[in-house]
Amino acid sequence: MDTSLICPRFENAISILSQRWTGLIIYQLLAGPQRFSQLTEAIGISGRLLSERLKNLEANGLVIRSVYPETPVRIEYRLTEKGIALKPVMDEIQSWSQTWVEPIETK
Amino acid sequence: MDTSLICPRFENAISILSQRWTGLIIYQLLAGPQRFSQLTEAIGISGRLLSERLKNLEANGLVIRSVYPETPVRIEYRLTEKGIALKPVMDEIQSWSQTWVEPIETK
DNA sequence: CCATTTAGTTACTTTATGTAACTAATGTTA
DNA sequence: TAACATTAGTTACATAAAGTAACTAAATGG
Repeated sequence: MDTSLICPRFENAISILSQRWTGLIIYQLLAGPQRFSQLTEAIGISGRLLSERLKNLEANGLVIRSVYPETPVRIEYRLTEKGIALKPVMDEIQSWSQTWVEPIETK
Repeated sequence: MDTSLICPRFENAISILSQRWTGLIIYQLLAGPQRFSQLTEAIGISGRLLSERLKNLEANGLVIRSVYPETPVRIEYRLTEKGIALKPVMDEIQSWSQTWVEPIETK
């Protein structure tokens, strides 16, 4: 159905942010540029999905991928201006979570 | 994997908000209490998923379900204080989307 | 007692995600 | 120079979530 009455820009924004993992990836990159393996470890995502999400974020202009031909190769992901502009969103989620949310349970 | 280095409360918050549709449902309910069919039409979600999401939001203390035995029955969903507290998050997403996002394409 | 209205549920298909093993590129070491 | 190490992925396959459409339940009106 596409009879939505909700603002199309907002809807588009939500469709990016409500994809699994993208919130955490952006949050993590707000701390500074990071390489693939760092992201994998920090947020606990598989290589397959991280790769897919980063490509998607790049395509959406939120993330830039840079290759440094060192040994071994270093590939760094960092936020664009558009990506950094999501900091207030993340800050508000952070703030809400401190007031209202219990820590996730680790069984 | 659960070796995440990210704040557990934040992670829990993201796990609620990054679920498909929940953002739109909360956004929509911020405009005021609404019945099932209104939500369906406003955000373009199927009954099956709306039902599932509303149960989940209720279980997470974000939404309250009230039954009014009129004819035909009216069932109203509204945000709790915890749910209303997400307004600043939605406002920031809204604001970001106005600056950085194109309207979603309707093919 | 048949029709209407709202609020769902059920059964089934399609898409997304999780998992683990594998590959590519590059340089280092025996 | 052949085997090894390291990073950054990709592939193939299993499982879980989401989409779709038809169906059910409860309550009243005709």
